Amino acid sequence: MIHSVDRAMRILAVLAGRRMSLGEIASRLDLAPSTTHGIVRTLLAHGMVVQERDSGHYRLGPGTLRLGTVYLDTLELRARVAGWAGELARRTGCAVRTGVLLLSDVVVVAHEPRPDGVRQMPEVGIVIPAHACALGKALLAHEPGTAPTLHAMTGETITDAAALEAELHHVRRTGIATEVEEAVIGECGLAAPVADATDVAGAIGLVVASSGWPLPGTALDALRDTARAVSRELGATAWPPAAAISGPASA
Amino acid sequence: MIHSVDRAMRILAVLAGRRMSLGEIASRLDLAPSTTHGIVRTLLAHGMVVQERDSGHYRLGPGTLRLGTVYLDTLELRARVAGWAGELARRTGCAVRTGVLLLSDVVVVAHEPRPDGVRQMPEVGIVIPAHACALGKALLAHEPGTAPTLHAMTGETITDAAALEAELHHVRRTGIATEVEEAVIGECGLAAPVADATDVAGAIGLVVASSGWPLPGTALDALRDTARAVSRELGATAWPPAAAISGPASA
DNA sequence: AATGCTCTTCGGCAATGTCGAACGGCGTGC
DNA sequence: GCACGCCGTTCGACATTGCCGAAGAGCATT
Repeated sequence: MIHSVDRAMRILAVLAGRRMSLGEIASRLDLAPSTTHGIVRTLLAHGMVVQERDSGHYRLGPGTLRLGTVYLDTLELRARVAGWAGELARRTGCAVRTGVLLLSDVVVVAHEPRPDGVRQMPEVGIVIPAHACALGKALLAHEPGTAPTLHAMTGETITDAAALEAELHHVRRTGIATEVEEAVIGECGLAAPVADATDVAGAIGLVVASSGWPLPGTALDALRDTARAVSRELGATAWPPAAAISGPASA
Repeated sequence: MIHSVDRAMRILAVLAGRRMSLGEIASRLDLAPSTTHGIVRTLLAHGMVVQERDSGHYRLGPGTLRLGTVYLDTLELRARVAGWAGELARRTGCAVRTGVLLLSDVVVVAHEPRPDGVRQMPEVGIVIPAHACALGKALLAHEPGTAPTLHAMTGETITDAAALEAELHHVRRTGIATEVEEAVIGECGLAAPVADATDVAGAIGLVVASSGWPLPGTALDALRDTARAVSRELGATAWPPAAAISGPASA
């Protein structure tokens, strides 16, 4: 692993938290200020960060937006889901989220709002700890995925590795993951993995307020059907996908 | 400038073009495959690129989406424009685009669709050569901005540096930039710079089909008013902003 | 069955990034 | 009004580190 590139990515990661002074970046990453300066200047030249003229502080730059947009626009999973999410939302009355795994988090790559017409925040691009949401569990169950410290987000968040593994085992058997106020109070969800020809491409899930939980069996069936349909479009031959590695493959 | 970080950014840039094999990335950047491999592996570890399991090819990864989303969500220009773009679109009947400069391109950071209700592609994140669009001219006129090879996109694209500079001079005097089928056939536009307390924060513009060109003076007035209003909200004291450097400051 | 193409690994050279200290500018508190 | 401390930035020397060329392994194709 190239040291300085790794550091550059870490710098972008901490800047994703908030704008910072050079010294703050350096101290947070245990680097010398001058070392940080060299890397930041390089990122600056590529538009990945910008510097505020008055304070001297650094922020993420428009270069990140360009890359992120290209990622979204070329993601086949997103394109395939687009043809199914609308009807799934209509049939279930829920918002439909599609996500992929990023290290130990889930990044939402598509979002179909609830069909009730109420104004909702677009959620594409938001990041949720994988162990605390249905999408994440559906993904972790079938992909290696690093699972480091299990941070608690609400009182319901699973923070015990063994308890999580038990849930993942259940997910592997049923193909469906659940979440009850584990990431956000008042929000519950259901998710299913989506496979492509060789891998787990992502996961698709339903989001519903706690008052609407548990969801009826018809919603679960609709979700499963959609996950299977999208997987087939992506070239998958089987669904649910086999666990990538290990996993007690017993019945 | 740190060499390997620079190379990493270049790799991301070429991957933004399309998915590629390792060797293709290497040859396009005149690097040894093993050198490229080391950098790509580091980017892989941070989720900035992903590798397709079957072909071995590399693509951009979800990490780019995370960064790009954070950039958008924390961009004050975007937040301020949101309060004005809707009315500007309503008053002019045009789509409203807001963009910032990225090296020699413009990145669209906000997009208010035409108010006619016709389904339109969301344009946030798209990239347009600065010399070929109104937004870009409004920005180049007031920011240093690198202006390398002036690629022709249509028959109308300005490819002569002197001609472009003459236009920029005009933009500096009037505060308004125009574009007539220079980036896309059938599309014209008008744009004005937006300033903040210390700098040029971006530009806001109207997009209209060639059949609707030229726009009436009322549209121009509405655009100018909006640019001035947003600039004031961002802390600017004067509008249009003074050219950052050089520029024949004659009357 | 062999060949071409991938991605990947390994080892040596020296180029290169890293660090510490010093500089200039700025706001702050005295 | 002055001095202090903090900020980003620059510079130079050391040695760490990334760079390259060649060899290895897997795979689809011929």
